[in-house]
Amino acid sequence: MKISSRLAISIHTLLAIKSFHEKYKITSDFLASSINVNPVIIRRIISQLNNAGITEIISPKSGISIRRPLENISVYNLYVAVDCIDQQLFNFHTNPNISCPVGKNIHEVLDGHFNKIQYAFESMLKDIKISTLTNELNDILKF
Amino acid sequence: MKISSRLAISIHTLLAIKSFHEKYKITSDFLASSINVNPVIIRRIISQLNNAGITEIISPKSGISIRRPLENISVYNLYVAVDCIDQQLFNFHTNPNISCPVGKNIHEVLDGHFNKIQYAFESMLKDIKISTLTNELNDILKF
DNA sequence: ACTACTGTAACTATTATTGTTACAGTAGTA
DNA sequence: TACTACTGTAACAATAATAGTTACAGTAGT
Repeated sequence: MKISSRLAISIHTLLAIKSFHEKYKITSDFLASSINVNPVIIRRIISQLNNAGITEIISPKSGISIRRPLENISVYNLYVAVDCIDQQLFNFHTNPNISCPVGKNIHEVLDGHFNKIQYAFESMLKDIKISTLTNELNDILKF
Repeated sequence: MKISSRLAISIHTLLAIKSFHEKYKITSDFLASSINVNPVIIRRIISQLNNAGITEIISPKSGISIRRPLENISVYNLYVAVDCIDQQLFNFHTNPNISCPVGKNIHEVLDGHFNKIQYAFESMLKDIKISTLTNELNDILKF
């Protein structure tokens, strides 16, 4: 089980747009060369970010731009936008035997714990803003 | 992305063993009927739990038993035993372009955040002991 | 020898991920 | 208007993980 690289790629994408948008026109080919994946992968992710209102393309000639202030975009927003999750983080066997006392109550025992962990996990993703990441990147680049 | 149902099944397995080991002989068929999956699925999971020293089978006739006190078995132990994880929770594009300043430093920016979240996530799994879950199940069953 | 199991191989189906080529559509430009 | 440079997306392939099945050899006790 791994969280799709779409999450890391979408973060990389936003950092690259932020770093280069003044000097270069941001195209899927441009981003693909920094991230080193096929441009179609980038276009698919950008398409998902557009749908989520995170990025936009005004016109092919003007390139991809970020629509919201970076402090209003969290890693969780990207995680949702690029479809890393499917409702429940923890999978569950579908039909526990309800004529067995354990099977009948296993959901009641586990759901609370699983939901609590999922909530905490998602909260941690929410706590990371893209603006924080760009600041950290800039600090590294100063040396 | 979902965490394999092997985790929920292995928890269910331990709760069922704990609940029924005095009245019934615990076999893969017995467990399979409570969990409602094919007995081979159970045998594979039991095999992994045996390797992790969590359960054991003294002999086919005596059935499956739990080897450690339930307060010494955490959900994290099961999570590792049944192979829900592959080192890193977050996947990463393999070859960011190191001649690009963003590509060169993306790991330095993200790794700390990702590792911190993974550590916290695993800590939450460690905090749930099987003994807690059996107590909660027993509380439900009292009604 | 028989019985009741386990352990595991071999196979299938399904799904997700990652990647590729190809091409129609579109917004600006010459 | 034709051209250029892009996007958006379909179609396909490869790989891997999950979940499930049947089959059967091996083994511990009876």
